[in-house]
Formats: sequence, structure tokens, C-alpha cells
Amino acid sequence: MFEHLAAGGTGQLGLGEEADADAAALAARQVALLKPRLEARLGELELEGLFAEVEMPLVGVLAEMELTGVAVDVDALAALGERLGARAKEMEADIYGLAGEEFNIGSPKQLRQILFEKLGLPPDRTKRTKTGYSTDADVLAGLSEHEIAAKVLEYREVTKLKSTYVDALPRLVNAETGRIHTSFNQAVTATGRLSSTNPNLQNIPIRGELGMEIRRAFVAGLPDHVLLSADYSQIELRILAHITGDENLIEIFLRDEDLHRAAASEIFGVGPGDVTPPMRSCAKMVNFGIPYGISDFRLAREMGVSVEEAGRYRERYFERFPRLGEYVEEMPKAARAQGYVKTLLGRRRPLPELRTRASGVRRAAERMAVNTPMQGSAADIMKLAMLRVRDSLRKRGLGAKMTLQVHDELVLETPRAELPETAALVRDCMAEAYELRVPLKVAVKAGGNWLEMEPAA
DNA sequence: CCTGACTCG
DNA sequence: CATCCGAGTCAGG
Repeated sequence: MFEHLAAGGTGQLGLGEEADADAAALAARQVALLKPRLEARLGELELEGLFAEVEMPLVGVLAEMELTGVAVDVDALAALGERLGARAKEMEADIYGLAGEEFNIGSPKQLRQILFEKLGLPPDRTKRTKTGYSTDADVLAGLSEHEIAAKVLEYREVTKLKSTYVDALPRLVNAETGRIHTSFNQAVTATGRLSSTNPNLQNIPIRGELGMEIRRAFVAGLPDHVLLSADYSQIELRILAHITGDENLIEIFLRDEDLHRAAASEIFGVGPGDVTPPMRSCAKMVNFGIPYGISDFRLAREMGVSVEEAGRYRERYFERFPRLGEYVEEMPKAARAQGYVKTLLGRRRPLPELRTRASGVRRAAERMAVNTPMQGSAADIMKLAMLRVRDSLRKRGLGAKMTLQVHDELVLETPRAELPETAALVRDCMAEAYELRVPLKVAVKAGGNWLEMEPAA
């Protein structure tokens, strides 16, 4: 049992004989066994403090989470799988009809031949892969002149979700526990985030009708328990406000304003009350793009405007949030001089590519220099929060178990009777995990499944 | 920008 | 026949 735990992540231990030992004891053994491995990986980055204070104790927390696992409604997934299988078959027939022949829709090469050669649809000449024109979702969405594009798009959605989630998840339910046990890997990402494999429970769908159906299948498995989800809201931009000291951005967070509305008001120079939905969604894209060190080119594509226009929005944005502009400008330079970037807790990411002459490679590294302090600091803070949650639950004798971490979200399964106390505790642990110049805001929700949740604290 | 899984060839 | 690998695509943050 627990073979999946032995396969990767923190689960390096074969658990066969110790199946009846309790989670804490197993976690302790994992800590002992994993220490050298983690030290080898993390020690290179001179993480002494971070390693002792965060990464080491976190090993035990992750091991407990892996052992706890999550419950899924297998019957619901089976029923959904039946429906999707039938739908995919119908769509397949439709697509063959429109194409005038049968082909492998899942082969980008064959699809490209049908769309751009046989049917003569216009490819997006700006989007090419190594082998030819791209057929990705963006491109297909632009091919509205032929019914087939929308059909293929829908076919892709259905088959992707069916094979990756609906069919795969039930097979990973452990026979002993009746639950799914992922592996959280602590030492693969460049930024300090966790990753999750076998299965990856950090990319469970949420968008779209079908995505929501899948998320609904993640349930509280124990009697009289509920799922509790706690989410940092806009943690990366809050960290950016902290790092840069941008007064305008800090003010928005101190007043707990609607960030996207406030940014739109600044960009377009209108009162907050006069922000229209398109203006808000435009500002939202800029806000999301900043942490990625987004290029005008990408921003333009996201917003559906010209590169010049996107450039004007970006300039306007940085006029109103000047310290952010300085940050985006200066961080790559400073990183180049240092050879690395650092997160709030001192985690280092070397970026030797900043000195490369090849501009594509260097630009990518420059975006990493912008992004990593935010993404990595958010990861640091979440890790501190998880340690705090574990200790606090223990101290208060609460029965809640952490089950998942999805970068800015923590999911627990908790006895319903303890929900109010647990919700408040998790909220406070996360909010107080690290003190910034702006508050850390946490949204806590609870419910019987991972989709339908109500505010809980 | 950071990931992991699936499919094809 | 089994297995590996790169490429393409797309799920999440």
C-alpha cells in the first residue's frame, strides 16, 4: 500500500510494514530519511536559515498531507465519464462529416493538414510551432468562419478533461484508504513552490461547466466532516506593494478596495464609480500580467488590442504606480549584477542567463527576475502558514487535517462541529504568517465539496 | 512567469 | 511488443 508515496515527492519510503503506524510516526521517519536529499538540493542555494526553519519541518507536514489524502466521489466521475464518452463520439462523427474524411483529431499534424490544406482555412501566421502552424485554442477560436474549429475546440476540452481527470482519478483511489494520495515535491521548482504529481492535484479544473463538474467530485470523505478552503487574495501583488513601497498600491490594499476597479480608475482617469466592465477587465489583465513580467506583445494578445495600445496601457499603469515601473525596470539590472534574485525569506534563484547575449534567452531571464521574488515570496509565506496551521491545530486539539496546497490556497478536511473555530484559526494563521506593509487577506470557505462552498470566517 | 499529464509520432 | 523522447496542447497557480 501507498506505493504511490514511495514513487516520488516526499514519499521516498516504502511503507509496507508500517501501514498501521500513525501518520506522525511515519512523518518523523520520512524527515530522517529525506534530510540528506533535501540538504543536497537546497544546501547549494545557501538556505541555512530557511532550510532549518521552514523546509525541514515542512517535510513532516507534507508527509501527513500525503497520508491523509483526499476523497473523491467515484460514482459521480464514472457517470460523468459515460456522458463524456458518448459526447466525444458524437463530436467525432460531426467533425469527420465537416472534414469530409476520418482522421486522428488528436494529432496536431493531421489536424493542421485538414484545417489549413484540405479546407483552406487561414492559419495564424504569427503563431508557428517547430513543425508548422499552430492549432492551439487561441488559433481555433479565431477560425470562426468554419464550424469545424469550434467543434474541435469543444472536442479537445471534453477529451482532455475525460482522460486527464474523469478517467484517471478513480484509478488512483487507494484500495486501503479509499482516498487519493498525491506526492508533494519540495525540491523541483525554481521559485520555491511545491509541485504535485501522481496525480497532480494542483491543476484540478475549476473553469467552465465541465471543469466545475470535476471539482464537485472532490468531497469531504469522513462522516460529519466538511472541506475548508482558505485562499490568499492577490498575495503576489501585495508582496509587490511591500517590496516596492508603491504608495498608491499600498493605499488600495490598506483601504481594501477592489484592486482591478481601482487600477482601471487610475489607468483611464475616471472616478471609481465610472469604471465600465471592459475597463475593469482591461486593468485586470494588466494586474495579472505584471507578476509575470508580461511583454507588450503578450498583453496585446490577451487584451485583443494592438501592441502599441497595450504599450500605452502599460505606460499609463506605471505612471500611476511609479515604483512598480521602477521595479520592473531595475530588478533585472540588479539581478544581473548579483547573479541571482532573492525572495523575502532569502531563497535564491541564480539567473546566469541575464548575461547572455542572445536576446530571447535574456528577455526570458529578465521576466524571471521580475517574477521570482513575487512568486517565490508567496511560496515562502504559504510554507510558513502551513507550519503555523499544523502547530495551532495541534495546540487547540482540533481534528482538521490539511489535505491540499494549491500555491495560494490551503484545503483542509474538518469535523463540521469544529468548523467555526477551525476556519478562524486557519484564517489567522495565514494572515499572520508574515508581516508585510499591507495586510494579507484570506478568504475562507467551506462546504461538502470543493466547488460549492460558502464563506466560513 | 511556475508547474505536470496526456497524446502523438 | 515495450519503452523512451520531444513536441504540442492545456489543466492549474
